[in-house]
Amino acid sequence: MKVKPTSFDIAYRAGVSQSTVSRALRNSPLVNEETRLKVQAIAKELNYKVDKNASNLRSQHSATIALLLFEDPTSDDSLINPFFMSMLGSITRACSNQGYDLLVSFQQMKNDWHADFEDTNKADGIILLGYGDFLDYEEKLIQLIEQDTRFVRWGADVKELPIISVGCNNFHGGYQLTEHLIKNNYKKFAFIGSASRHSPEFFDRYLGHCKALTDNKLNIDKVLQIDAVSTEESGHIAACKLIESGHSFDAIFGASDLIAIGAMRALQEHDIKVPEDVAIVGFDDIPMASFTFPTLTTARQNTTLAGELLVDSLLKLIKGEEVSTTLMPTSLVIRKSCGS
Amino acid sequence: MKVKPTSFDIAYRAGVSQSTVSRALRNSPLVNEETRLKVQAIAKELNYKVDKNASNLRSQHSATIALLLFEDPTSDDSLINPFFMSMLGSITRACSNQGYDLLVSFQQMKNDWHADFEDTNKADGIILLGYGDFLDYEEKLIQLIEQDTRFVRWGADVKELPIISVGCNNFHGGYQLTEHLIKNNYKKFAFIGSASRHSPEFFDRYLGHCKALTDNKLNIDKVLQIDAVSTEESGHIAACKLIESGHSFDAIFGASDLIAIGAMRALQEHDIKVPEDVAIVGFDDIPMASFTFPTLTTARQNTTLAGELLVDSLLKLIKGEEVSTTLMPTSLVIRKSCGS
DNA sequence: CTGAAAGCGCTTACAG
DNA sequence: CTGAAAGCGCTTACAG
Repeated sequence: MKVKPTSFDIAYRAGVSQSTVSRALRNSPLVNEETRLKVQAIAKELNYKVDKNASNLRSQHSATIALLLFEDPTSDDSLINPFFMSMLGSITRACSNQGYDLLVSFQQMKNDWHADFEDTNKADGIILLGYGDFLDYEEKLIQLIEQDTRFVRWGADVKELPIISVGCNNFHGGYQLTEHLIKNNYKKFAFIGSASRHSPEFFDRYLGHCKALTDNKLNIDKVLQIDAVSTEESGHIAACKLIESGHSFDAIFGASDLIAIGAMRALQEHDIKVPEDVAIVGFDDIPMASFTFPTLTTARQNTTLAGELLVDSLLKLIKGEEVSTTLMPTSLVIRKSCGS
Repeated sequence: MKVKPTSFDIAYRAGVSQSTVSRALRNSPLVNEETRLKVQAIAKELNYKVDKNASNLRSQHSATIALLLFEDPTSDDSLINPFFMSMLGSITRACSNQGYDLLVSFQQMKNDWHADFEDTNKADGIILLGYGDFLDYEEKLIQLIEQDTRFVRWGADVKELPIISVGCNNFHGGYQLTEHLIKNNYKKFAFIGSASRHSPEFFDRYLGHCKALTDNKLNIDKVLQIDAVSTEESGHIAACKLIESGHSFDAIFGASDLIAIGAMRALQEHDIKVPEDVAIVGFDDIPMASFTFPTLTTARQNTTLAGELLVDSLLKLIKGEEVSTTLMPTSLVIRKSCGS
């Protein structure tokens, strides 16, 4: 390893002071054009890079954002919900566009989070992303608020707490999908996914679903709502339970694509044809949804926009600007699993 | 925002010097048990956290690793190869297990990389992950070597350059898959994927594929090898070209799962039945491979192990220990797309 | 427009 | 085992 040059080395070669080097490299208007060019040329020649630890320490900000992705304790090591992977991609790009670096950390919902990125000055703020039981999650949110941590999160609005959220209009998405199924003449709907405060996003989708039913004078049958978390396995188990219960239904609303895909597998194992016997829809539009057989009708959440909004909101928060919770629209993606 | 306490605040309250606080918090054996406990209790009470910028600056290492994920210019914003997403997950976990933070950056292959994480002391070393044309990639690798950057990469061994790689035995994987197809009585093989130095991993798979053919006294038909990059779209285009060429074949080896999935779609669009008319296999075992219809036979690369090996190798490199390139085995995952 | 100087909050020889 | 002091490499008032 060669020894790295410092700003003093550049100053010496350029025949100016170290202060001037520092200014020149940050394109300060205080510095003479000619001087600036000379300094920058020498810096480039020596492959000099500003030491971030020193500059961060001095200026007291890190130009870094931390992303905490928390996972449900039920998930194994192998597979993170593809929807969150897609979010991760868009957040990474959004950060980079804003000149921020991104620290990524995966955490188990059940453990204590080591969310000390901001406390240790490694990051200027935190983005929270993940899934799992909301009631567990809520406790951690309260801790973060008490510590005055600057953060934004993906998810449904939490009205009781002063938290900036970015989320989708889950209610409307649930409404749209159900309406589409009703138009295609399906009448007896099952809903697979938790419909309670344990999972506010799923709950909103369920409420939208129910509203579409009542608006169309269809019954809401409580026995056809089965709890499930957002995994293929959980959807599969719930659908098996539903089928074996003997209650009749001609459509399944999976609260997420993963749940819908698991439910689809259960139907096929029981020789129930999709969509001829039973239609099925999901939510998220993960990449897999295009590859199932039949392909899955779903509500798309725009992850690119979501990533940008999360990063923008956090940066505003950091700068002390006014920010508010935002709700994004979902869009209906019609494929083959619902007979149209 | 409350003002963050410093080590001097802790020292004052504990009635010791600031040096002692610093030692106590890092569990230095130099410090008295009782003193240490007192200091740690006070630190906890004040929610004091060591400022990483200051400690990194002073000790000249950052306990941070940077992950550069470079993408092929052909890919759009929406979808990163799921295989690399899975690697990202396992690397994140492996870093965290070793007490390192992870900076993540996505970069376009065609652009200049801003791979200055190490130069700016933000990271102690870099992990390279990605796909794209190897000949473009190679140039960047040479730059990194010239700058004395410490890095390891995922991929096939580069014999000409002093680079630590972690990769799979692509040759053997290609051999296994082909052998399996041959046992199932398929005889005329197409291979979709680049088979040249532009893509060394695919090339190794192709060579393994060819070896299995010659070992079983089957012909290698050059017109049945069609170039493709690792996307569903590229696999689809190549398979259409293959089908429309009129050459006969009864099995397709997709150089990656994404390619195989695209090829499968092309076959189905042409009313060619999988696996009755044409068998198909992929490579990687991405999550989607379990959900295609029919499900895809493939060679699994163990991403959990890969992530651990990458992180371990890089940490050894950073510590100046001896490291060498490693080759992991692949395992055959037999599903429904190849008639068995 | 430029420079000398202070100081960000730690770690680590050095001396005791 | 503990403390006083130097210094990591910058940024930024302050003075000119």
